Amino acid sequence: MATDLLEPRIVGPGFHAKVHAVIRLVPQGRVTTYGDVATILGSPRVARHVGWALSALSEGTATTVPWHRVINSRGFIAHRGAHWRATRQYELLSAEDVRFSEAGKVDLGRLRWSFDNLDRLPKSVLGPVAP
DNA sequence: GGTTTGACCATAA
DNA sequence: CTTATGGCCAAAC
Repeated sequence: MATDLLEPRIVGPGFHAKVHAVIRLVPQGRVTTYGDVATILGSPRVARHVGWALSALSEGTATTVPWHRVINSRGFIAHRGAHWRATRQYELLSAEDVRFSEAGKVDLGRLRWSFDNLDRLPKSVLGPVAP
């Protein structure tokens, strides 16, 4: 109804592709968070959708999206059950010289990507919410 | 068509 | 510090 017109939705068909496009902007050796990606796409509240989008990555698309550079806002590798994935992620990040503390935490203050290359995004990705 | 399945974040107490 | 809760589902089967 009209509510959709007043406040355009951020999540919708093709959301996965947008998430992938944003994550491709993160360079080697840097990391981002689910919340940051969600914020760029329009709202920090859709962080969970970002996680869902990543979980839907196949082995094929995983080679074109640096999914391992996405960690949670506390600086830890997210793992809800799937420990094998977290292990793989740790290995990939370590290979990029991303260091972890004794507790397994990344220094977000130092390595969090600022997304100053957003201009490389296809315009359609940011959609109607883009400034 | 329904059902299932999932990598989170901010806030409050 | 911990725990609980609400928050825009989309995609695959």
